[in-house]
Amino acid sequence: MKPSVVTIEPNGHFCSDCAVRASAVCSSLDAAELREFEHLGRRVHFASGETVFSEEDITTSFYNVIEGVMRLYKLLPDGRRQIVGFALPGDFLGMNLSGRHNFSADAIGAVTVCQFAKAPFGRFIESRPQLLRRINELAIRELSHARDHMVLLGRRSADEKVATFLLGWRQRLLALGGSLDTVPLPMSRQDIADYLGLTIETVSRTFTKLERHGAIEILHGGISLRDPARVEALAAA
Amino acid sequence: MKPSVVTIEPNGHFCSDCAVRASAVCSSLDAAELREFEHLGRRVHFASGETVFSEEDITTSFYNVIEGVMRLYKLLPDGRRQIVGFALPGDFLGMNLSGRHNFSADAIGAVTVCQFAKAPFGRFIESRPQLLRRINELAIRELSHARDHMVLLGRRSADEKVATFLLGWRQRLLALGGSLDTVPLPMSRQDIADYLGLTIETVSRTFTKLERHGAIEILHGGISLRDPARVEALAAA
DNA sequence: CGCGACCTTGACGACGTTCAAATCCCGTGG
DNA sequence: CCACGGGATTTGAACGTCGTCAAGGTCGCG
Repeated sequence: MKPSVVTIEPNGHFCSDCAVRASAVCSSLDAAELREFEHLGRRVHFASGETVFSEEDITTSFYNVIEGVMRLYKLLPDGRRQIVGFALPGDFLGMNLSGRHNFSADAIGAVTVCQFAKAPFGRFIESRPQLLRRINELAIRELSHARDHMVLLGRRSADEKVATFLLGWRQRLLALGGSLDTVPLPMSRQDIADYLGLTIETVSRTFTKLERHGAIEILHGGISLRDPARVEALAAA
Repeated sequence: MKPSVVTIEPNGHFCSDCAVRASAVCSSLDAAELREFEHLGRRVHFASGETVFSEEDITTSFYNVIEGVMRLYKLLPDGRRQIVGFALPGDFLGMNLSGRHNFSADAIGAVTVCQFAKAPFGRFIESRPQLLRRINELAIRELSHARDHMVLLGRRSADEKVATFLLGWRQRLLALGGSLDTVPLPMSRQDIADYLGLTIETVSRTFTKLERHGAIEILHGGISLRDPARVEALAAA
């Protein structure tokens, strides 16, 4: 939200060193392709709270998250917000059919992305069906998550929502090499509420309730899973 | 739900005559490819209420909806249901990464699909990047709808949900060549409720309220939009 | 005609929201 | 080192929307 202080590294970075090399779209490219691909993207840094792109903006770039966490959200005209997902390293953002982004994205904490101009990226894909296949895989994975989240939003109670969120978030961090039972929550309570279709008060109360029951411990910027089994029972998978 | 009475047309159908030729995945194929493609799919009919595939089933086929309406849904262990979408002619179903379907699909009224065995379809795609691109387009379109629906489920009131649903459903039918202000609703009230994250009673009450206010007229198997502007205002786009 | 599925309507209550205030936490500056 | 200030979070109390439970109505079909 503060005035944009975007840093662009002119070059001096290499895909082969990239932290998300194995999990991102680029995992579909071989060494030779990667060298060519390297020239298409530039690393860009965003400070906490900065907006990377907004809903309805014309799409000029695609983004590969390298580091940090982003919130992806849509706003109703009256200001109500729904967070449609959190992006983590390896996630690929910006695909759409309309030529405009269909959600907004901003940085939660410091974020590094690999930014690709739309046209050259599109041209590069033309001749690399395996890259297209990889992008398609990521889209299908997102779609599956989106459907799971619809179930959560439409059919689960507040307790279930929060418990399911904590387990799912932990699972994603584990897949990226996180720790076992201390779960960092870089997003605010308001973000969590807007993700789960609740109010900030309900989220706060539910956290407190879970803590009172010995299921979790509330820490600064996260929680500790004291009784994973109990949380799983609440999530009622 | 009744014992399966699936009819398979052995052959005698041609893609070139297909009603969804222009809008479905196959729109990406030229005449020569289409003749080859023709041998991969077979038309299958399902009666009202029959299940085409179930969540967690191993994926053996993909499906192209030719005619009719299907509900796509997920169930929680205790029986709560969330409908994640309604499929109409031109929709392509069955893509997933896990090798298992991640939702169930059944026919609402009589349905005709074009069914493709997974393996040969996969092989056919290998050498047709434009078909892959088309599939990717459909996935991205679905993703965009899914995000819109998350906003509806998480952040809209019952009135807004119902009004938004009516307008969106009408829009989809219009795109398929439907009529202007009489909107057929082949799905039950329960289906609508499970799609909107409401109960059947709330849906029914909201319909009645809209009718009392002169916004719609409730018909058998559908509604008539008496005052589209009023409904749009309620939807609070 | 009568059964059953689907839909509507009403009364009531619960879960989550709203509104309000207190508390915590951390960075800043005296 | 500690006081201050502002944002985020927690807590409390009252309220309202929507869910629950129950009854009644409508329609199609055997």
